[in-house]
Amino acid sequence: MTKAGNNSIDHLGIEDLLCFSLYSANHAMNRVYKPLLDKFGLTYPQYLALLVLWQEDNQTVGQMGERLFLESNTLTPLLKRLETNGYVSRKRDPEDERQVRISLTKSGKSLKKETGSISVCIFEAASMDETAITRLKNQISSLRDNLAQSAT
Amino acid sequence: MTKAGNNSIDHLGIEDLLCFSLYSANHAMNRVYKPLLDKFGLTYPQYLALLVLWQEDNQTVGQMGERLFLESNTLTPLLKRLETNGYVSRKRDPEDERQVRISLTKSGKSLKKETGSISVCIFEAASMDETAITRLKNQISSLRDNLAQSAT
DNA sequence: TGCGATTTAATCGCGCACGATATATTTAAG
DNA sequence: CTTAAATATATCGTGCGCGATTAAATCGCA
Repeated sequence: MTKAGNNSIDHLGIEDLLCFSLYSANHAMNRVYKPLLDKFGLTYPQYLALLVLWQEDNQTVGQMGERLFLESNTLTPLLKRLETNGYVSRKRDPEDERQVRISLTKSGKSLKKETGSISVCIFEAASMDETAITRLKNQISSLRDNLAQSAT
Repeated sequence: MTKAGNNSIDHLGIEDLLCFSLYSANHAMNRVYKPLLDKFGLTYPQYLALLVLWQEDNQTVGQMGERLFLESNTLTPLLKRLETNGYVSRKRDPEDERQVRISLTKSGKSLKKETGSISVCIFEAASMDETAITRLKNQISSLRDNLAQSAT
């Protein structure tokens, strides 16, 4: 029995669940990012999409979706908002008109440097040393891969 | 330099970010839960809310919010849906009419046993041994607490 | 060549998360 | 006792995330 003696194996409190730690930590992360991204008129998922484009420009919606684990029903509206805000352009690929290529505008590219300090803020907010962060990241990523595997 | 040699310290790929591991793992967890919860007409956040009530019945909206790290703007509509589905009742506390007490209905209570097998499915999907899960959960929870601390 | 199957995005509806705001109740100060 | 401040919940608008569906382009194969 744990602490108060009222948590048997099948009566786990929410604070004892891995899923809830993930859920709440992800929201906490979002709350740290929000004020930092507000300055640029970006949401957290929009920022992630830009990170993907800063790695490799001119990707298709599908390629971005693979990297972000998202599909067009989520990405299309998000990318349209980034387009409206002038950070990306969306063009049908002339080679294959089914695909839409997303490319960074000048303003989208310059955002990479302007947002550079954000990662430092997150690192400080995490209050963990770099090797611990890397280890934790790897464990969470492999948990994700296990979960995704099982959802096949 | 890492693998392809194009990831310097300030050009981290999205897969190298702790925040993205959290983001994507949380979504992966959601995707495992969804088919299991669909059987009961529950969403994942609704299930978390019920877990909190199964631990302690008859809580106020505020108390539930503290445990879930959510506020009334999120919880009120969610709890109304649980009420519509017959799992909880919502009543103003006669001692303090500002507060609303959420209590489990008979059907909400019986759901606890009916959903009991879900945690086993999640455990299997995670494909990690129990001590590793516990350690990971504790690390993620303390990361969450650090982040929440800094967002003060 | 023609035509069904596959692939790629887009669209729609619903529920969550949250900032901002509103409403109602209780508390506290004078 | 009255009224301002504090507290608790609810409401509203926006942007995700996703299941289900639709539309258009391409592919495969007879």
